[in-house]
Amino acid sequence: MEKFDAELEDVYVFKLVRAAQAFKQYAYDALAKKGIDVTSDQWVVLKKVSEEPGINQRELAKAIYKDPASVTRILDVLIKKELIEKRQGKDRRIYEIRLSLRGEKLVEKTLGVAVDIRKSGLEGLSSEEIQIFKKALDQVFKNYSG
Amino acid sequence: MEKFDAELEDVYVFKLVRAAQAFKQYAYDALAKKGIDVTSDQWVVLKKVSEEPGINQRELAKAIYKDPASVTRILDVLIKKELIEKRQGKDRRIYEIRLSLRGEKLVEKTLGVAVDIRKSGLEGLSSEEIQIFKKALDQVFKNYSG
DNA sequence: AAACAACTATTGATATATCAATTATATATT
DNA sequence: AATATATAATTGATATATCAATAGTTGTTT
Repeated sequence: MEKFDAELEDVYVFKLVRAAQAFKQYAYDALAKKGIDVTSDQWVVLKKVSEEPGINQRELAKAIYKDPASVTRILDVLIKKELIEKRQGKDRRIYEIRLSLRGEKLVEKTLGVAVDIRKSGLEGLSSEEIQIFKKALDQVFKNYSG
Repeated sequence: MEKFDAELEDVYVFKLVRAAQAFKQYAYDALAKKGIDVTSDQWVVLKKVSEEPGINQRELAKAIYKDPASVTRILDVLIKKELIEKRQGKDRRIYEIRLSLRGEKLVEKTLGVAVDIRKSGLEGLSSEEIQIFKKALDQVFKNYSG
């Protein structure tokens, strides 16, 4: 028996989606302000590739929880920006993904900005609240991806 | 001076975006399973219009934190599905948005499912944690939309 | 009233997401 | 070896997001 409905504003999933969207926009603007022309989704790819140079697209997609089709298209953009390089491995179905020199420089430059962006988002929250926040995000993700 | 960087997996904004995405997918599938063919974004529009029949697109966009252009396109889809009706008001720049009969029935049918979907996402969290979670989502949103 | 300014909605361009279908290659089976 | 199956990546279709430009209306100002 369902007891209640709620106004949109009070619904946590609404808040969740809204916060995620606001973050993406804020991040894009903050990076642009530093002359860094990448979206947060492109950044996720760049960061993961810098953590695991030579990773292939399937693994990359899995690691960042994106569809392989999305990864293909994000890589297209990053290759056009000359931040990423694709090389065929022995298995010619597979591409090894690496940062270009330019990509490496950009990642270096961006790391600090990314830290600042994250910090800005948490202002006004205690470390206990932040702990619980992260835990809740993980739990919600788990509940919704099972 | 930035002290540290972190692996993607540990970054809360990554968790945030990932949870939001997982929710959208889960919601879509759960609704589809009940024979309800709307995305969570379409649902947000339908819900808001049911809360404020006759609302115009500008107000609607503001209320649900979407770009007016996005609202136009979501409405296009909902009109094609015959769930929404647009009527011109006296001011002929403005459209009054209303649910169709079919839209009203769908909203009725969907409300309960939506409650269940939200509940599923919170399993394993205490009400204190949920309170803090909501507060954190609001704070992050505020920090990122200022 | 005419010219200009302000406002609502739409459209086009680009980025991303999902799903289904396709291509190319590799592996397994007979 | 030839055929069938599996895997990696791409592509096309549709939905949504942002931004910029435009179209249609209304309001203002002279």
